[in-house]
Parts: sequence; structure tokens; C-alpha cells
Amino acid sequence: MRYPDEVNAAEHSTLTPGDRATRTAGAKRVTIGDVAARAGVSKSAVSFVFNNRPGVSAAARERILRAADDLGWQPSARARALSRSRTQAVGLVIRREPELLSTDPFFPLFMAGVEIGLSEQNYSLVLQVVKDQHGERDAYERLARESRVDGVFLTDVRAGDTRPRDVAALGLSVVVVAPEDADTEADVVIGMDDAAGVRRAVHHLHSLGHRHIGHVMGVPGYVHTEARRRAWEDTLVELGLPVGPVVTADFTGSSGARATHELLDLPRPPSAIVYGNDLMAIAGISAATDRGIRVPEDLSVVGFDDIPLAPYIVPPLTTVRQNVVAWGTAAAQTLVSLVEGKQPPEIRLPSVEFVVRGSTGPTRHRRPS
Amino acid sequence: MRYPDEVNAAEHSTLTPGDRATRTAGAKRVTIGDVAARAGVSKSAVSFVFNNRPGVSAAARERILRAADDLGWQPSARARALSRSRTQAVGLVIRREPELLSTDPFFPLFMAGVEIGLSEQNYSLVLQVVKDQHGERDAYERLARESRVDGVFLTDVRAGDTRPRDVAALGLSVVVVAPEDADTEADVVIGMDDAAGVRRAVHHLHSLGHRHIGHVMGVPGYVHTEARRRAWEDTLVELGLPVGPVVTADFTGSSGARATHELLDLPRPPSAIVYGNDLMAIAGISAATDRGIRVPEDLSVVGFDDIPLAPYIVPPLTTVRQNVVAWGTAAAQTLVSLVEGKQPPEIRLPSVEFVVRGSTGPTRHRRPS
DNA sequence: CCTCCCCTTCAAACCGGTTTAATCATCGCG
DNA sequence: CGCGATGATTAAACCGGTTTGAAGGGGAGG
Repeated sequence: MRYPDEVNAAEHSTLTPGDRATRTAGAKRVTIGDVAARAGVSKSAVSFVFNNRPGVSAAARERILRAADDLGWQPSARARALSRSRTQAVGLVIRREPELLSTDPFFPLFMAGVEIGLSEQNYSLVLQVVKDQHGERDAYERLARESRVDGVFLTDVRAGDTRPRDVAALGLSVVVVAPEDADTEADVVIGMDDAAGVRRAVHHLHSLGHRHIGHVMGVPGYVHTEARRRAWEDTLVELGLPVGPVVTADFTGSSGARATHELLDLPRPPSAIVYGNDLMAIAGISAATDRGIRVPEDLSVVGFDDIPLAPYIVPPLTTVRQNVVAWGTAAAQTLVSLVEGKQPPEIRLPSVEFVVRGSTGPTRHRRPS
Repeated sequence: MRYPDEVNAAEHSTLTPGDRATRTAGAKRVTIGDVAARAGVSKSAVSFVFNNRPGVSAAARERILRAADDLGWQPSARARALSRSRTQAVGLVIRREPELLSTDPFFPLFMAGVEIGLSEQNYSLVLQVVKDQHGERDAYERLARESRVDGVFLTDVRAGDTRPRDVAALGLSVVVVAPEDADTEADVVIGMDDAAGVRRAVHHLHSLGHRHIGHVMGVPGYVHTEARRRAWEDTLVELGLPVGPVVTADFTGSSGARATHELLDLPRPPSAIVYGNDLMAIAGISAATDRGIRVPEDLSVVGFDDIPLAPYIVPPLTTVRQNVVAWGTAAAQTLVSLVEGKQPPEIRLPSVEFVVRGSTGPTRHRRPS
């Protein structure tokens, strides 16, 4: 695994990147032909063994495996991709504003989960980060036309989103990652019932005595935004409470702060607010604190995501937690099955959890109005 | 881009994934041969045009481009990879504990930056998330042996890290992503002088009257952890201040809280603490607040990263900001040059910023001891 | 008008696997 | 002992591009 020290030392001063490339290129790749020769069989035999198909005697298989091992050979993904017309790679296109990117709790965990599902099957993940819709369309187009991937995940789905069809028309398999009941044109949707978390949250606030519960929405149009809003609204109705004030925001901290001020400026401000994500909720706590409103004594706050920071802010944030890693793994397994034309596994995603911490508390008696 | 509605409707009920795969496979791929035929030239001519090499008349080039456009053809990355023995893809392996993954401000931004640098050159990014050192080694091994990528980024470098050599020995080009002065065995290191931010932070605290400044380190052994610690220490020495207490933590919120308690439990606790990242700093504020110690009146806090939440916690966090996106772009451009044997561009990374917010303030007179 | 040279153009080999179809050896059975 | 069936084995075609080397064509110079 190491170059001899003296070689490295000798080259160290004069070595330019170009030289290095040339040097490494010198090491001739070992191919299936070399393995076949060493095992005294044909290339086909080697291929058969490595794709475990019948038609090779136990003795031959044995020799082939040993030869491959001796030579440290592994089929080249490049060559295999060409002859099988399949890349064994899938794509994920992330569209995010820079502001939200580094704080988004979803994608890193989702990717980690996807990775688990993919590596089991020896698939790779090709990632693309774009900043607008235009870039996203181009990305899928390129991924498909250049045959870089066999399938893609679709996230951040909007109501009436045409991407599932568009992408399928490019010849790619598609798995849509969206809340369970999302209304999309997709064949396959993998999602959790995240609205359940919001319902639990509203019930929790109700049991603490809150009767006037507001909501700060994320970017309108996305199915997860709407699912959360609807869950909040439906639960209020179900509990016989008035549907409280809603303000539209965009998942950023600044929008969460602004929305909170709007709600607190109302003639009759809510005593509790359910936010579309943790970032807005935390910014909301900050906004309230700035106005001298104490959390949770004067205002209860519920977030969504359970980011790792949630327990460490003041007060610790009550929020909703999804198992995003499991979600990603399920999505990956499904997509691979789809690509290979197999029946996707029956998957049960773990349910959403509601985590009670310090940002929610009992209502006080009505403040003097 | 859409299937006729009636077709979709008819299939909707009975469609299984397997069927879909078969259906889409029916659409015959258009190849370089088709384009050549349509333009009335040989495949070579088409290839020449698309790799802009000389040897094709203007007229022919014109016809070829139009033919390709008409047919919507684009060279297949699969085929190109095989014949050029190059994938036009590079790899990034992320090793992170689940706890840190969703809160890590570095990787998403870095990836976004990398993406910018890569897409300019039509390269793709292959991502792998692993959870331990063993998985990481396997990941590089697989990436190289299966010829999935031409080069990789190396992050989270430790002092004396052998990965640069190991990976180069696999025949991959390598760019090491680490602070400027990192001591590694790599040919190419792309980094920022992030220690400068810590120096600025210590000077700032000094100017506010602090004379007793502690530090909470991240995971020991990493070059960025050590660079920050060293910057803190060197600056104290330079200012003629005693080198304050240091506690080792691991970049997680819980470790930051614990470390903070340790520092505050000291017979003579520091009046200011510099943390290795924002997450620990925020957890530190929370820990201090729990003990009735006010920030910044009783304790000043400085973080590192400037996560989007930093302005929205109470009090807003003073911290150090690096332009991670630019860093990623630079790393990507360098890696591509390396892969292609070209001279890497001369790159000037923007310098680190120090952002003063509310978590730092003047010292009060010495508290009764 | 003939050479020589340069520019275009293209057929064929190649990259490293997979897959098909044909050959060969073996074996059971009438 | 002959024959069809069965399983092992492999040569050759193929995936869709790139690259090489040779052939063809036109213009400048003598």
C-alpha cells in the first residue's frame, strides 16, 4: 500500500501532478483475460462465476476464484456498465438554497440511509447539488442522457409535480420520497406518515390547556409543508378548537423569526405555536425572548425534525422526530429493486416520534388583554 | 415529456415495477452511429467534433452538430468511460457518526461547492457515507478497483495520516482537504487558514478585557482540531496571557455541555471559552445558563462554523465563518486538473471571517472568589 | 503538369466486460 | 453399443464510444 520511502523522497521535490498521473497509469490494469489465463479457462467462465450463474464446474469455479484473488481482480464497473447497459448507480439531486443547505437535517441522514441500502447491493450514489428548478431539470436530463445512473430519488415533491413522469420519460426508474399520502403521479412512493407527529403535538398542547394554537408553515406548495399544515388544522377541528392563525414562512431562521413576530403582534396572539421545522422554531423562541415573552411560560413552541441541537438550546425544544436513516434505506432498496425489475420488498417504516422537552408547558391564566 | 393520459390511466392499476422497466427499455438508445449516419459521416468524425479536436471541416461539424441535436444525442458516459479508461467522476467518502451527521455544517456546503467545480467540467460526484475507519478503507478500495471514480477528496485528515499514500497507491488522484499548514503525505492540499479565525477571536476577547480564556477542543488527532487549539494557544502566548484550561470533547452537543461544566467547575473558571465548533458552543451556553451563569455577562462564548442557526439562538453566537463553498469549488477544480494531468489552477481562497454577535461581551470586575 | 504536403475522412482496432450460440465431453438408458 | 440428453466450455458478437493509421482530395510550388 505504500511506495518505497526512497522513491517518494526522490520525487518529492520535482513531482508535479501531471507526472503522478503518468506514473500511476503505468501500472497495467489486470483484466478478466488475465484471470482467465491464470485459471486456464475462458473469459466467459470467469464472467459466469462472478455473476453466479450455472454452467461452471466446481473445480473450475475454485480455480477461477483463486486466480482472481491472487491477482486482486474485481470486475470493472466501467466495462460492466457498458455491456449490461446498466450503471449500478442511482442519482440524488438536491435542490436547496445555500442558506438552508448547511442546516438541513434531512439530506445528510437520508443519504446515510440510502448508502446503507445501496452498498448492500453494490450500487453507488451519484450526487448533484443544484440551486434552482432549472438546474434540477438539467441535472436529471444529464444524468439520464449520459447514462450515468439507472434511477433517481425524487424529493421535495410539490402537489401536481410533473417530475415523476418527466424523469420516467427519460428512461430512469424513479422512487418518490414524500409523505405517505402524497398526491403524485408516481408509480412508487416511499414515505412516512409525518403528519402523525403534528397530530400528537397538537394533542399534547391541548392537554396542557392550550386553546389557541398557531402554525408557522414552510414553503407553500411542497407536499410535506401542506401535510403538516393539514394535520395541524384537522386536529384542531377534531378537538373542537378554533383553527388558529397561520403564517407562511420558508423554513429559514429569519422567516421563522418574522412569522413569530407577526403572530405575536396579533390582537389575540396564540399561546402556542407549531412550526414547520426546528430552525424556524428556534428562531421563533429567539424572537419571542427578544420581546420579553418567556418560553414556555408565556408561549409554548413545537418544532419539527429534532435536529441534534434541539436538546441544547434554551429551553430545550419539544419537537417531532422521524427516522430519516431508515427512510433512506427503504427508498434505496426499493429503487434498486425497481431498476432490476424485481418486486420491491414490503417495507414498514418506523413511526414518527414526538419528543417532549422544555419548550412546551401549561398555559397560564389568560393575561390581561 | 409526458405519456398520453389514457395510457397512464389504463396502466395505473396493474402496473408493477417490473413492467415499467421493460416498457422503458423498449425505447432504443440513439448511438453515435445513428448520428454519424444522419450526418453522412463516420463515427470518428462525430467523436472528433464532440471532443473538439481538429480534423473536421466546418461544414461537416455543422451537419454533425445538427444531427446530434435533432436526435437528442449525447455521448454515453458509460461507453466513454470504458474507451478512455476514465470515468469523469470523482469520489467523496464521508465518515461520520450518525449523531454528528445531520448537524455537520461542513459537508453539505462542501459538496455544493464541489458540485460547482465539477459540473463546469462535466464531472460527476460519487458519494459514500460510512461510519467507521474500516468502512472508509473499504470504500476507497471499492471505488478504485471497480473503477468507479478517477480521483477522490480526502477530508478529516489526521496527523500522520497514511490515507493519501494508500489511496494514491490504488491509482487514484487525490486532493487533501485540510487546513493550510497541515502536515500530510499528500501531493496536493487545498485548505484555508482557519486558525486565523481563532486568532481573531482571541484578540477580540482580549480587547474586551478577558484574561482567562479557555478552550473546548474537538476530537483530538484531527489536523483541524489541532490547528484551532494551537491557534488559541499561540495567540494567548503572543498576548502574554496564561494558557488557559483546555478540555477535550468530540464536536457533539453533549460533549460540549460536559466540557463546559468541567471548565466552570474549576476553582478559577475562565471568563471566556473558545469552542471547536458551534454545536459545542451552543450546548455550552445552554449548560452555563442552567447553572445560572449568564452569557455574555458572566461568560463569553465563541463558536466555529457560523451555522445558520447561530444568529437565532439566545444570545446570538459570536463565531468564525469560512467560505466552505468556495473551498469545495477549489478542491474540485484542482482534483479535475490532477486527473487530467493538467497544471492545477492557481487558487486564492477567500479568507476566514470573524463574526461578532451577542455571546461575547466585556468582562465584569472579578467576581468574589 | 507533376510533386509534395496538408487537411479531411473513415475503417478497424480497442477499452473490459456480458451474452449467445455452438462445440465438446459425459452419462444414462434402451 | 449407439443415441439423445445434459452439463461444461469457449469463440465470437456485442455494448457505444475513442483512437490510430491509412487512404483520398485539393492547393501550392516548381
